Amino acid sequence: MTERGEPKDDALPVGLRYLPGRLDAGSRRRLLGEVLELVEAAGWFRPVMPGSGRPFSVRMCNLGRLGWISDIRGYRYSPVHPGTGRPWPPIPEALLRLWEELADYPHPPECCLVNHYRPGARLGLHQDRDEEEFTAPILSVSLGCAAWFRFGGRRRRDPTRRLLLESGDVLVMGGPARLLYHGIDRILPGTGEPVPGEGRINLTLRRVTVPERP
DNA sequence: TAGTAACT
DNA sequence: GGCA
Repeated sequence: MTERGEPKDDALPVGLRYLPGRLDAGSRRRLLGEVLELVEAAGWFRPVMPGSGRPFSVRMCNLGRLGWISDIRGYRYSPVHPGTGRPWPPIPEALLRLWEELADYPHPPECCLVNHYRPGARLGLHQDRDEEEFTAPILSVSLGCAAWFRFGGRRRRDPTRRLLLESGDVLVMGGPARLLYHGIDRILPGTGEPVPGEGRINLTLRRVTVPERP
């Protein structure tokens, strides 16, 4: 799929690895089923903007020891679900294996942020900068509807481009690409595997803390 | 400024 | 009306 002025084969920024079709249909279906079962049991939450309290259009949940949350007080990582106070479910083995294969980082991820985009949902341009460890990459898995992923540089004013992320695509942001501004413009309803409740599921694996020296 | 809205 |  090529779009005028934005051919997919343009050179990507160093450290940004785009792996289209990394997950086959069976892997996509199993992973989606496993993640949704865990998340439905734990419950979705709706983050709000710090200060203003304006809600996000994206619903979220987390898997792993730490989960990313946003409320009126700010962005942070929490070991428990903000709605229930319970620990997050574990990260599925298939995702831990994917991290081992692709992250080029000698410690496991601590967080899998699960984002659910229904038609009309989007996520503005931002940096992932609430972690303590920046030498580990961000690894993102797309499932369900395709979406336009927008990315720029390390400064907000840097020019941006967009990439179509489809179900089964994996994106790794590491090294100099770890702090790139990025976001989701919109999803394309009706594409990809059906997701219960419609839309797109994105899984983001992150290392949050700096590992202790052995 | 991980938000929305108005405008062209 | 959708989209950039």
